[in-house]
Amino acid sequence: MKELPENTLNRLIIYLKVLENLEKKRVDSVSSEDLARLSGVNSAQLRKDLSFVGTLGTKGVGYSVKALKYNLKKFLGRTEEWNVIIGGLTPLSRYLIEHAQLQKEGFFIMAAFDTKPENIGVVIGGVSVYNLDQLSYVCKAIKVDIGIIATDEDQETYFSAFVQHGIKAILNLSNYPLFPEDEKIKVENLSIVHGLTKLSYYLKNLGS
Amino acid sequence: MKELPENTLNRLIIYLKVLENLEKKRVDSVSSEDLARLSGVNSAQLRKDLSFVGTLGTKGVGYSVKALKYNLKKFLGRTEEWNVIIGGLTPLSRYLIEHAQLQKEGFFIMAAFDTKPENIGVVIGGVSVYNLDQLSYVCKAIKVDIGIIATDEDQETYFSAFVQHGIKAILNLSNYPLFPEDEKIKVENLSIVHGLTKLSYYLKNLGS
DNA sequence: AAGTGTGAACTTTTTCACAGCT
DNA sequence: AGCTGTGAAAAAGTTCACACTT
Repeated sequence: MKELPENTLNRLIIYLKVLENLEKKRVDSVSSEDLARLSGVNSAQLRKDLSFVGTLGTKGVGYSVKALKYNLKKFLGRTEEWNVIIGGLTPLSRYLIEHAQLQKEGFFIMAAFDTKPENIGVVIGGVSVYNLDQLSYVCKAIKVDIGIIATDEDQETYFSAFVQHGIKAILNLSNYPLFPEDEKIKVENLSIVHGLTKLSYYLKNLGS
Repeated sequence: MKELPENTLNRLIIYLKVLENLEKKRVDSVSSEDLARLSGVNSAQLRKDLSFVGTLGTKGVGYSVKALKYNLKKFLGRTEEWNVIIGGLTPLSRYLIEHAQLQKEGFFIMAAFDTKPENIGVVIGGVSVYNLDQLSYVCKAIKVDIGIIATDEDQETYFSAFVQHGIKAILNLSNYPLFPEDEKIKVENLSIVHGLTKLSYYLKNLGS
C-alpha cells in the first residue's frame, strides 16, 4: 500500500470529528456525498481517502456511522491512550490542563516542566510542575508519548530536551516552527500567528 | 500568474519566521540552501516558492535577509495591521488577550463576545466583553477584519454570527472544523486535538 | 435504484538540471 | 565560481466515470 499522504491524514481526522458529531445526533448511516459535504470536500475525494483505511462501506447503501467512526479512530491511533507532558508553565499550558478537553480525548497530561525556580513545585489541576532537568527522571518513571511545547520563548530549550530524552512526537504550539534533524522524530507545528497570517494573506488579496 | 498553492503559502509563512530570526541574529545574507535547511524544505522548493512572490535574490550571491523578509511580509499582508475580535470568553481567549503576542504581530484585539450574562461587561487587559447580540453594533463602529473562535462549545453560534455580520476571515480554534458555504469567506481551522491526532497516528505506526 | 470502490485520466506540485547573471 | 530563477521531467494527488454489490 502506498504511504498515506499528509492531506489525506488531515482529512481523515476531519471525517472522524464529523462522524462523532453525527453519532451524537443519532444518525446511523451516511453516504459519501453527505459526509463529504459536511467535511468540506467532494465525495470522490472522501471515498479515495477512505480506501487507505480499508473497505468500510456498503455498495448501494453507504456507511454505518458507528462502524466508520470506530475504524477511523483505530486507524488514527485514537483508540489508545497517550501520555503527554508539557514544556513551559504559561497561561496556555494552564489552559490545556484546566480545560480537561485533552484528557477527554485520550491524551493524558502527566507532568509539566519549566526552568524558572518560582514555578517549580506548583501543582495545577493535579499536574505537577517539575524542573526541566528532572525530565530524565520522569521519562524513566513513565512512558512519555508526546511532548507539547507551550511557551513562545524557550521553544528550542524544551525541544532539544524532549528530543534528547527520546520523545518521538512533539506538538509545537510556539510561533516559531521547529524541524527535527532526526527523521524518526515527528513535529507538528501549530501556530496561531501562522493561522492569522494565512487570513491576512487572504484579506490582502480579496477582490483580486 | 498562477494561483498560490496552499502549501506554498504555508511555507512562505515559515520562511518569514525564519528570516525574522536570522535578522535578530544579525545575519545579512542567506542562500536558498541555508534558508531551506532552516525551514525544513529543499532549496529547489524554496526557490520555486519565492518565484510566486517575485525575483528577490541575486544570482551567484543569495538573498538579503532584510529585503526578502520585507517582501514576504508585504506579500503576506503582514505589513498592515488587522483588527480582530474574539468569540467566547474562555481561558483561551484570556490567554490570547493577556499574552499580547498578537498585538505585537499586528493583530489588534478590539473586543470579545460571549453569551453568558455573567461574562458581559468584563474587561480583560483593556478588552471589553460584549453580548454577542451587540456584534452588529461593534461591526458598524469599527472595521473588523478577523474573528477568532476561542470556545469549544458554541463554535457554530459564533461562526454564524461572524458570517452574518460580514466578517470574511475566521480563525477557528475549536476542535470542531467549520466550513463556510460562501466561498468568499475564509476559515482557518486550527485544532490542538487535530495536531495531537496526527502525532497519535505517527506513534501508532512507528516501526512499520 | 442507489451508492461504493477503484483503475484511468487529468491536474497539480515537486524535483531536476542548467542557462544566465554577478 | 557561485547561486538564482525557471522551463522541463517526474512524482504525487485529485477527479472522473463506471463496474459492481446490495
